[in-house]
Amino acid sequence: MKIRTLHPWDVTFQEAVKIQESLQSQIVIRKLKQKIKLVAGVDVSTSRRSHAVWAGAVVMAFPGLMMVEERWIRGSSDFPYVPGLLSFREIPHILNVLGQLKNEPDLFLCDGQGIAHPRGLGLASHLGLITQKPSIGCAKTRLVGEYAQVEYDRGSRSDLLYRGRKVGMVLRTKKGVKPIFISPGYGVTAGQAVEIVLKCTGKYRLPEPIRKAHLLVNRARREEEG
DNA sequence: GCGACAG
DNA sequence: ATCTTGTCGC
Repeated sequence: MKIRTLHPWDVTFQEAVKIQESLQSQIVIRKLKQKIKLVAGVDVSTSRRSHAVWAGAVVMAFPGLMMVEERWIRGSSDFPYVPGLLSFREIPHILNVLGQLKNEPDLFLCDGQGIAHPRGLGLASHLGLITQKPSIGCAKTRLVGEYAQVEYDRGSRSDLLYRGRKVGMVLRTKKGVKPIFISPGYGVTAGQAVEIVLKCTGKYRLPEPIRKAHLLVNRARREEEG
């Protein structure tokens, strides 16, 4: 797939914020244009003892969820974790692993936010903009926004509101288990995002492609650093 | 100044 | 995120 170079990654925090502000207007939230046949879950694992990072991508058929391909790579990260600037830490490595894929995904499921972000450009939105692919943010905890408590049953949801705008949904993917924060990243609506995430979950809290990517990078890290 | 804060 | 054993609830 084509990966666009929109800006440098080796930037200061202030420059990163400026980049996000300038890119935000390019985020398009609309109904999917294409049928989704391949979904990719991406995740990054970091080391506590060094700057090493492991990025992974798991491609699965949709909606059947048969495994199609999985790849991982090791890299080195200089940018620290800063709330609101996660993409500057993780996306460079995610792009490297995406470059290894033989199968081009139709949509990305990301561990983090989409437009539910202080400047409307969470990791999922940023990745979708760069790849020009639909993307969905699936975060385990809140970054911004307010919401009403979510009911107990699977499928229950509550709007995530931020500055008077609906930026996502808080979704219960498994009964009695903590809900996750779904926000459209790029090229998909919140309703479709929820629909897709529910089709990718069942037995576990997180969407299967993300969960598989998480296991993949943790396995890789454990094998490499003991 | 204080509290909040994806991974 | 990472570190880290047992334990409580569906």
